[in-house]
Amino acid sequence: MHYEIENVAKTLKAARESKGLSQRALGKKAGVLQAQISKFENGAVDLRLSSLIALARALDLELALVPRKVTPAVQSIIKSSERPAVTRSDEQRRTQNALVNLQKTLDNVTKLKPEVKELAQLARYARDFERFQIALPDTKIFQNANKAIEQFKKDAENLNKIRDSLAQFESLRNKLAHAYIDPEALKPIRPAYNLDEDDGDG
Amino acid sequence: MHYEIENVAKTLKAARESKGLSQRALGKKAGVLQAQISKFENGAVDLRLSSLIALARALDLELALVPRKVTPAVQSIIKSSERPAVTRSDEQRRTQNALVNLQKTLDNVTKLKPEVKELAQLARYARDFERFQIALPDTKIFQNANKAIEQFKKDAENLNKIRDSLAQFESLRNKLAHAYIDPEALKPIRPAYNLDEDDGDG
DNA sequence: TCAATAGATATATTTATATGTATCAAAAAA
DNA sequence: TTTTTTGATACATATAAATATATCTATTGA
Repeated sequence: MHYEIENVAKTLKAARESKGLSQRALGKKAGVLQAQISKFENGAVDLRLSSLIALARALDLELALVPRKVTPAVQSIIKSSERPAVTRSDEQRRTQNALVNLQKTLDNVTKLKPEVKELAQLARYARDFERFQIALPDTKIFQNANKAIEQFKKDAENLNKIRDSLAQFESLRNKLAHAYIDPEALKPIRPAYNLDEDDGDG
Repeated sequence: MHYEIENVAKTLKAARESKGLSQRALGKKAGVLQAQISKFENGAVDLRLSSLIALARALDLELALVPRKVTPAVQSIIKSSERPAVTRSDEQRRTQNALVNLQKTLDNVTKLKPEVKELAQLARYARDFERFQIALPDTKIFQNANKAIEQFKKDAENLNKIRDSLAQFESLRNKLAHAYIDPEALKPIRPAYNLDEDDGDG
């Protein structure tokens, strides 16, 4: 028996079971007899394409013909889509927290000094960065910006540090633009402002 | 006839033609009659799975069952694989180099310590990342992995750093898998100064 | 213990693919 | 033009899937 058919059968069976469907239930949904499904799952039958597609569709799967050289990438996508949540590394979590802290600080100070356009610019960049979490560098750049703003709060004449941060942000934004990732596709990462903060950096 | 079957048929036909194969040539390669191929390409027949797989394999294609929610990402990957190489920025080129270096180091050390499964895992991830070049973060994560491995070479007891890298890689891969890569992003990159809508430079 | 549901099989019939061979028109190459 | 190749069909038969119905065993729940 074709090992590739076996593979398809296994995938289908796994999908069915992961959805908690019995062979009869799936059969009803897909318009295929239970007996037929049983036979296919056990490699006892060489399904017709229409049957396969009917089954796949009932299981929210789509048939794709994938060029050999990109199958690893595709398999990788499929596998991680089966994973429940996206786990982030500590590094990424820390970066995320730094970004959130920055946004809070910005919110705060902008209320006090709404006329300072650099603050608005920083805020705009920070909002952009939310969508690019996967590609963000370490926390330092955000922490520095945070400090710059806090300093500015005390010494309203001194915009230098803020402008430095702005330049850094601009540069980062440019870099990120080279790797555009559809924000819609980014998994439901918790809203920026509701993150649990175990931070301690300031 | 099922539009999904039509779709498969079209894909197969396109693949055959792009390889410059006649129906007879393909038939010989796949062990399928020319008449059968003609009928299938015209939607006049409901192929059996074994025949479909034979044809696909002869065309360097693989059958995959893709969860609906990630089909856009998969389609995107497939499409970009059909495109010629993309010109990359210096940043991306550097990242690419770091990735290649990492793979070399891995190759090297894996020969010395083939029993360490973490190395194999890192290699697997690294291979995956090749497909996602446009969306990779900066070089650091790869350089760190590289260092971790070099360290491990001297101190074979110490797997901690390698495990850290592994966690980072896993996380990155998850992100990448969820991130639909807009094919548009592979086209010419906008110059940095046009990125933001309304601000002049501070 | 009894009832319900699960998956694996069995059988008979219908239907369609698979196979093999062959032909035909159109397009491409000689 | 002539020859060759290509893709679309036609028709035979063999084979296997699809369909429908039913049974069996094991498991799960009441």
